[in-house]
This record gives sequence, structure tokens and C-alpha cells, in this order.
Amino acid sequence: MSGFERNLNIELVARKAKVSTATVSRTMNGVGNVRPETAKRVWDAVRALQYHPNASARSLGSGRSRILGLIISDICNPFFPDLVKSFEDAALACGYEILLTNTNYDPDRMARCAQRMLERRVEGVAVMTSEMDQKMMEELANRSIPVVCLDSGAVENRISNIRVQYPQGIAEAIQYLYDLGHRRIAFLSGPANLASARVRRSAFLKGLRKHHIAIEPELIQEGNHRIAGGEAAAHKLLAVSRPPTAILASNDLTAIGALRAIQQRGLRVPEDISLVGFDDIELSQLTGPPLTTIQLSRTEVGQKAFHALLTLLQGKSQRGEEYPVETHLVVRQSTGHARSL
Amino acid sequence: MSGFERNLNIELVARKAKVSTATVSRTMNGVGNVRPETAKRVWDAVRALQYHPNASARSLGSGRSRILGLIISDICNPFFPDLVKSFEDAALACGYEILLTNTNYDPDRMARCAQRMLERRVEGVAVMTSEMDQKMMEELANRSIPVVCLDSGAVENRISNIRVQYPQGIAEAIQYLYDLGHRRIAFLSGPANLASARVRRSAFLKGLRKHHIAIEPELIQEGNHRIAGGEAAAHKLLAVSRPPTAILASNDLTAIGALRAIQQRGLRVPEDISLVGFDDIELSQLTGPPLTTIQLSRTEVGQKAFHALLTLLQGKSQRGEEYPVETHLVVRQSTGHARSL
DNA sequence: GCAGCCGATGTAAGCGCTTACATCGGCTGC
DNA sequence: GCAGCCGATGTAAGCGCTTACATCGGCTGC
Repeated sequence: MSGFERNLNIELVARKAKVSTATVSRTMNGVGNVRPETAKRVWDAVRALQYHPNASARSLGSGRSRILGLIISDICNPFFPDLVKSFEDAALACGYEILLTNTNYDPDRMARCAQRMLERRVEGVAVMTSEMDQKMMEELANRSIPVVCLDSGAVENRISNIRVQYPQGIAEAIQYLYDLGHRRIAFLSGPANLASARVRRSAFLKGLRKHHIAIEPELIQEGNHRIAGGEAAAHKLLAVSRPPTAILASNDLTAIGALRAIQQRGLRVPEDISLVGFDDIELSQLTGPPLTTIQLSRTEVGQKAFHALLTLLQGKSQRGEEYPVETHLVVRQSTGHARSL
Repeated sequence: MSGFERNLNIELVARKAKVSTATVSRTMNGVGNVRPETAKRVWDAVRALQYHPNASARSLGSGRSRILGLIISDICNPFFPDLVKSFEDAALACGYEILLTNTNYDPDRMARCAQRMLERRVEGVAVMTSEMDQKMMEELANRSIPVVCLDSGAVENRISNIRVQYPQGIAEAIQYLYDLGHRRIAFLSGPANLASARVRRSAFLKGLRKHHIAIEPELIQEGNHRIAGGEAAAHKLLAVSRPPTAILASNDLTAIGALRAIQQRGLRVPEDISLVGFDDIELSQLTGPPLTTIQLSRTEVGQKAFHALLTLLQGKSQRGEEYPVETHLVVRQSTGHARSL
């Protein structure tokens, strides 16, 4: 109830339980052999004093932080909360704390994130953002810290990769639009400097080629993966001489922006124009009309990222691995037959 | 490039810079007097070795963790990301790390969150969720750790409170609906066990009384602050003998659920029924029609929470304070004149 | 010319844990 | 009956920092 006399540490607990600090430590950590009666005395003392071991001292003493780093771009981007949650839940269940940092799409801030990770001596890092920092990767490698990336380059020693199967879902979507009679299919890409945006774009181009549809540069516009960017890009798309009958967007926010632009021009979705998003964020079910989109499970990404890290940590394999995450078309109401021309 | 010889610690740096560890520490922390030439030698060594001080050792040595705890319910609830981001940005700018934990609306998990905070020796905690844990509050008080709550009870020693001015925005909304001719105004409340939901509800009742509108129990239904709950509650509301002409919802997700229910029944918003949400999450701009709602700035909440904590930490005032956050009606397209009966 | 001060730096204890190693009974097995 | 083992516990060093205190010149001011 009242204040504590000086510092509540393991020694106070040991004194109260009439054992040594080693026994307190062993009891609380469940290592070594402790007589049940002794353990009870220790736990009683812990409870009576409301003792919580100092995590810093624990890390320092054991040489293990039990912390995993999770780097994302921006928690306000609806892509991330699910991912963070699933990663965190999995990590907590295995006794790891997590250090979550946001890069805000800013290289300087990414460097700061990396520094914080290093200072905290994280045991592994999941880099769920494209802005990879080369210096950081080196420093992590120097310290033998395992890393899991998202859609990054090659798998290496202690570097695994979560590979989203973009082409799969995008091929499905194009096939679906093709079957509905669409031949003029536009693409609203993400920012060109974003790796995952580039992959989506090239998967789109590949899909078109497969159906022998000529690629018209004016039917590809660049957004920024945000609503406003999608809206602006869609307006450009709709202003061309022969507008598309269907639009595939690089992510759902872009698609939502496009939806707005289309409706602003007095056109209807899907009667006048079909629209397909990407990601399947919760929002995409709530638009009018609900969005047909390519589903990418963020929960799966988060869980796989954690397990990839855990595998590396447990040293089961020194070498990193690829972890594929599938994508699938989810048909809702923003797509329909191509308007006969 | 290659692996390090054993452990890279402050002593290695001191050796390389030909100074004592104290001088390295002083240089890196910018305390005490260090000759510029000496400081340069130190920084050169730090860079050359890619040295990052061990945060645990730092905490232990200095007795200060420089960590602030932030407890929220669920990062996937769209209320929180903005709050987290603004809190975190403010904290980082002042040299604090943050420990973010989710209670998942679960008392057990809340207890675990509290334990993690205590083990990490956070210097202050922002509890941005209603599920307050009494035991936790006591333990924090025992350790003289400042706390900032959201919409909680009284201000006490080392406990400040962010008080959202619910009545203000709700009164505005009811006045607005009243002026549009609405007299049968329904309320979709949040879960009764949630403190902030109760405050919103009583502010609603007070608003009705002010306009001498009788309170009909059947026009108040309980949701759960999620879309599905709002949908179900709204269906009940629309099934009564004399349905309302306007609905005020306890949060935007509930309103969105209600919107769905209304449209499912072939009714139009706002022609047949007006709808007002609460919170002004980004989503509320994207529904069809965009939602009239009562705005509550999560960014402001996050920033004020941090500054409240900082004030307590700096010991400017031992006693906690109240920090009001205003709410305001934002008129969009989900509200209109009451249908003449 | 020298006492005294102050800036610059070093020494070493201490923070609160973990854990290798030591110790010490009591029991097992021949 | 006793060597040897093992379970239970304690001792104390060590983890990597910070910081109080000590030290040591050189300069200031009379």
C-alpha cells in the first residue's frame, strides 16, 4: 500500500523467503531443481512484496534480450495493424517481447529504427517495409541477428523472406475480367520506388501479355497507395480518348480513390466500369459498391514472419528460407460484364 | 564487415579512443565537460567499431529506463493507430522509447500488460483503454509511476486524465437534428460495461431532455462498437412500431453497421432516415453516403496524453490534471430534414 | 610566486540480475 | 559400511553501463 523501503530487488525477496538470490532466480525462471516447499516460500515472498524482476538486469545478466524487432512503415496504413497484431500475439505466446518501430517511409527514420533495434539487442528483426537500409542489414549480419524481410531480394544466411504471390492473384483477376469481356484493362500502380508496387505492376503486365492484350502506356497511371493518389490517377485514366472498361488498382486505397473519381464523373461501378482492388483491407467491404479485390492475408504474413524468425533463431537452419503467401481474387460487387461498346 | 571479436562494449571503444570508459560515456551522453579533440577521438572509435550502447546496461546503470508505456485495447480498432502514432512521435522527439501493449479487451491480458510495464520499469504509463486494472493502479502508485488515463475517474496524485468532451459534440448533434425537424431520435449505444460508452449514452439522454423530447426505451439499443453489432442493433430499432427518423450512434463503426441495416431494408439515408456517427474515423468519409459524425481528434488525444505524462514526469505538478479534448459535429451527407410523417 | 580553483579525465563501485562452480547431505548399490 | 552420485542450495563473478569521487595540471588573481 505505502511506498517501498528503497529498492525492491531480488535480494529483498531472497531475504524474505530465507533463500539465496540464486534460488529465487531459479524458481522464477523454472530452471534447475527447486524443492516444492522452497518454491512456495519464494512465490509467497514475490507476491507479498509485489516483486517484478527488472527486465534490464535480466537481459544484462543472461545476455539475452528476448526482444524481437518489428519494423513497419506506418501503423496508420490499414495494411499493418493486422500484421502487427498477429506477429505480436505469436511472439508473446513464445515469450518474446516486441519492439515496434515505424519508418514513416523516411530513410532517416529507418536508420533511427535500426539503431534502436541494435541498442536494445533484439534477437531478430522482421522488416515489413520495402525501404531496406543497406547499412542496417550489414550491421545486423555482423552481429548474427536473423532477419525476415517482406518481398525483398534473395534469401541469404540468416535472412528469410516472406514472398507474397502477387502474380497469382493478379492473374486470377485478369482472367476473371477477361471472361467478363473486358479487353481494355487499366492499371493504377503504386509508387515506382516501392518494390512491392513494382512487382504488382510487372505481374499485371505479364497477365495482359498472356491474353495477348496490347499494353497501352496511357492505361497505366501511377498512384501513391493512398486514396487521394488513386483518385488523381483515375481521373487521368478517365480523361483519355478511349477509357478503359476495367481498372485494376495496386492496392485498395488506390481503388477507393478511383471509385470516387469514377462516381464524380457520373459513371457507375460496375455498370460503366469494373474496378478491382488489392489487399482486401476491411474497408473494401464497406464501400458502395463493395470492392472486388485480391486478398492478401496480413494475419498470415505476420504469423509467417514470426515463425520464419523463430526457425532462424532456433538454428534449425542457418540458411534462410522463402515463405510464400498466396493471394486470391475475392469477387464482390465492383466488377461486372464489359459494357458493350 | 566480418564478425566481431567477442563483445563490442564501451571498454573496446575506450581502448580504441585511448580514453577511459567514463569519458566515452560522457561524450556519448553529452554530459560533463569533454575536450573537443577527445570527443572526436571517441566518436571516431564509435563509428569505426559500429558501436551501439547496450540499452539494458544503460538503464541498469543509470536507474532510468527512458521508456513510457502505452496501453491500448486493440491496434486493429481504427480508433487507435492515429493515437499511437501521435503519442509515439511526441515521445520519440523527447528521447523516450515506448512500450506498446494491447489488452484485447481482456482483463487477464491487461494484467499481463501491466506486468510487462513493471518489469521494464517504465517511467510513466498512458492507459488509453477503459478496462482499468485496480491492482495495476495500486502497483504503479506504490512505485510512484505517473499515469494518464482516458475518460477515467478522478484526478489524483500522479494521475492525470484526458477528458473527452462528449456532451459538447452530442449536444451539437442533437441540436442539429432538432433543427432539421427530427423528434424521434434513436441512440445506438456502445457496450454498457465500457465507461466511455456510458458517458456518451448519458450525454445523449441529457441532450434529449434539453429539448423536452421524451425518452423511449425502445429507441435505445445496445451495440458493441463494431460494425456487426451496430447492424443488429439497428435492425431492432427499425422493427419497432414507430421507427425513429434519426439515429445517433455511439461510434462510427456502429453507425456504419446501422447504415448497412437501413439500406438492407430498402430505406435511404438521409431521405428516409438520418444517421450520425461518433469519432470521425477515416472510414466515415468513405461510406455511401459519407457520414455526418462527431469528430474526436485521436491525434490530439495522443499528444495530450504524452504531454500530460511529461508534465507529471518533470514534477512540475505532483497533482494530476484534467486535459479536455473537444468534440464537434462534422456535417456530411448522412443527415437531412426529417421526413414529414 | 603561490594558493586555490576549475576543467578534463580516470578509478572503481554499484545497478539487479544470471549462472558456473562449490558445497553439502542423504540415499543407492555393492 | 562406505564410495559415489545426485538433488538442493549457496557463493560470487560477471554482464555493460553510469556516476560519485579522486586526481592532476594549468591558469588566475593577489
